Amino acid sequence: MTHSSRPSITRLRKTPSQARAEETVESIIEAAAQVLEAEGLEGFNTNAIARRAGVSIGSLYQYFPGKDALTVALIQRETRRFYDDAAAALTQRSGKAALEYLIGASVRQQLQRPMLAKLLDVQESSPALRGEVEKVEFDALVVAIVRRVAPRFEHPEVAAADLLAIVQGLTDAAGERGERDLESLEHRVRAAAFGYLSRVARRGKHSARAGGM
Amino acid sequence: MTHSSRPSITRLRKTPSQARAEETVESIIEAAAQVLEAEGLEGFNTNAIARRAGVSIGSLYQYFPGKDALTVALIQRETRRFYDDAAAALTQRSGKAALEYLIGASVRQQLQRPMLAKLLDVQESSPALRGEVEKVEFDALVVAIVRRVAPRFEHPEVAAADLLAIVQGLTDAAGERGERDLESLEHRVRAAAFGYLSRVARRGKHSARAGGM
Amino acid sequence: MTHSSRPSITRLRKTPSQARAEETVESIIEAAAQVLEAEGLEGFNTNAIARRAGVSIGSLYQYFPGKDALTVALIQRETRRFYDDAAAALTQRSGKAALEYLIGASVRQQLQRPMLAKLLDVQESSPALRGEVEKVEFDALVVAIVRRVAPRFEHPEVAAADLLAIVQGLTDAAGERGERDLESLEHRVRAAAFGYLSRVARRGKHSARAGGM
Amino acid sequence: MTHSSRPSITRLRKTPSQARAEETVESIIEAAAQVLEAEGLEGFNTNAIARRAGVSIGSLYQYFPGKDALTVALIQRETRRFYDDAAAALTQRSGKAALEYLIGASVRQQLQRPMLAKLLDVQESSPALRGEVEKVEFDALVVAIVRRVAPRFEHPEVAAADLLAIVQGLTDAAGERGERDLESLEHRVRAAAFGYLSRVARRGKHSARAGGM
DNA sequence: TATGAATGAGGCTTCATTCAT
DNA sequence: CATGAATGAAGCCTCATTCAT
Repeated sequence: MTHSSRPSITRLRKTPSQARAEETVESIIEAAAQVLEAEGLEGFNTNAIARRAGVSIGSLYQYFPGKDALTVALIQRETRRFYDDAAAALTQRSGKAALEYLIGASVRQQLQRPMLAKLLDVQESSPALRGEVEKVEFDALVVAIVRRVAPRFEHPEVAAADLLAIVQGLTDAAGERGERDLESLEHRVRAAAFGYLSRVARRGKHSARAGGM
Repeated sequence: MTHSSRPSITRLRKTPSQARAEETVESIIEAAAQVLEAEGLEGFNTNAIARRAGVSIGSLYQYFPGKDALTVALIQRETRRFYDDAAAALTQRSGKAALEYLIGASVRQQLQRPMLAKLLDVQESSPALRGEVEKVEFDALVVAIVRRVAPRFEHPEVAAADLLAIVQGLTDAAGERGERDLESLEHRVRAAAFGYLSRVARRGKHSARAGGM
Repeated sequence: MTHSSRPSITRLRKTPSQARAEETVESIIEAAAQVLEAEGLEGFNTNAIARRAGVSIGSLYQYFPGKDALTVALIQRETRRFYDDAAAALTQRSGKAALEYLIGASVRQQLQRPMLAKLLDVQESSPALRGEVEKVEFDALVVAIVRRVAPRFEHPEVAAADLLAIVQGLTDAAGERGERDLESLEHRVRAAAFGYLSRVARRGKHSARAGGM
Repeated sequence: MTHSSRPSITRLRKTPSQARAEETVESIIEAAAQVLEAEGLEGFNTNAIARRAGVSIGSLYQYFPGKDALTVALIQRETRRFYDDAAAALTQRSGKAALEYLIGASVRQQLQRPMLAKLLDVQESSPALRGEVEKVEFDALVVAIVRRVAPRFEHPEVAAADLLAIVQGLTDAAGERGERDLESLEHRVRAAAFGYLSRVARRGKHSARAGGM
């Protein structure tokens, strides 16, 4: 289940063997996040990132073979943070509670880091980055949750993808508008998610579902 | 709530007073659309657009004060096309039918023009473009529909924004995955939209709604 | 017998359609030659070349897709100049006179433009440039001369390559030493060239020659 | 004619006083040779050399004050190897045999180590390296050989330089073409060398020679 | 007005070299 | 002494924009 070791844009150029190096790598990724947040995609360039990280541009390129690699590393970090939070969903008693937990994690994440969505979009439009980001684990999590809330869905991956899109669409837009009321937002996201699940089954062949819910 | 008439990046440099000029403007915008579709954001640059439009880069700058203006013009055109299609929703008998119509228009639009979403994202991240795009009319349409489907909502603008986010989130993700089955997609979007509306009311002060549905 | 139209590093990016453009291209190549002569390979960079040409770096890249293309263009120009001079060798009455003419051209060329040799070496060591330069015509010229001086050689291409190597080796080294006495140099080069031709035949299968000279 | 003892780029930073240090120096030079052979001039950089030598970049700079010094050291080593082989020429009975031996050594060297030629060219074009390489000994060898083959030459240094140029020009070109037939190549080089010597005398003041051969 | 040549700020990246550990 | 992380000058190239013709 390990990944193939094909040469990847993503890989670090050198594995940091000293503590200092690891800190540098971390500080660069963090700086990238901050630059993105503060300056937007317009200001997301390697010089600005190095400057904010307090390292030279040379150091940045010691660890990342290129800008894309850094972008991917940032996406990975954010995705992993989200995943690490969201994975606790599976410890919930019921499927419903699991999905609610996932939604809560999503909302928290989005309102803290509204930048991830934009990054992901850019990533998708850059041919070089396609397929570099590992979504597998994450998708699997959502599918697992779907299976618990709605065990008889024929295509849980479709429902999982839809749920993700609903949750992210709503939270992104809310973040965009500067909405800060977590409770209200979470309530509305739940409405959409559970509403989707309870209704998507009502039709025949096109439905994501095979049986009752 | 009308816009001030401050000098805007968006405005065309000259009002095309002759038919030929208007054609040129149109051809440039169309070329921009084609370049975006064919080359992605990577290839979306003024020289490429001028080349594809069959005009000189100089002419492009005769009609648009800058790249941002052209970008905005393209967004406006696409938004208007969508609006012109979606506006027919209001001619439907029932509110339900109106919302269904809107969803249908959204799905059609998205699967035909998957580029709009990306453009809108860039636009949001570019400070220069913020607020240049007229969404007012469009938002008003969705609010009007919401009022018809769920007349007693306290904050129909919130529900309208949410519905838009749900619909676009789902269709964008579907487009991204290359999904082509309109019927299935539409069914699932309806599930999410109507599910949202029917459930969002169930709570007190945080809800977007004041009364029953 | 035309060359395939595969995308080549060599091609100009745009065919200059205005007189000014053509001048610019010419001035850039000439500047490249001057920079190489004055600063050596160390100083042979695009910024220096643009500066000396009196154009912006942007203009350089309007016409040359990259540094390699410019390098190749320079090599082509120098090769062509040499060729245009050397081609008159074929108008000489005898084969001997033809070879002498070729040697004279070589010596003149080398002492005027000692840079070509260096460039050719760079070209050979840069994988990107391999095969971009057309030597065909030139090689054909030398082979034709060899056929006239020594009609019975079995492998005139080998002899041609050897003669070229001898002539260039001697003139390069002389240029390197700063030798300026054309007459003496030419005499010695003739000695080597004709000495080679008259002696190379003396052995069996390994010789470049089949019969008497 | 002796060299001044000005501080030289070339000198090692520290005289390796211990066996281990000497080994390190040797391994770095060997690594430089391998990198040059394997990656060409493009890949000939200090970090790559240190990596291949299995030492840190810091150590490399402990032993060499800079890249140029390392380059020169490599050239010296190769030159010395050649010299050690070629010096046996002087043990030959006749001058003819001596020159033949020299040619044989040249051909062997070139076909085994085609990289030296390229390095020498770079060295010549880099002002920093000019004059750093000791050729004296080597030149003296060739002059000595010339004196034995053609004792009455007025300017044996010129003839020596020419012979070197002929031999290297031919072998370099052959190496470039990938020629592997030593015997044939050697035959042709002899033809050029002896042809040169026998013919260069035939003129008056410009000749490299004063009397008969 | 149309053209397209020209501009140059600014982004990405490399690599020789230094220096703290 | 060895290490390798860090540095930054310098090179390559792009693309939004201007301006002479």
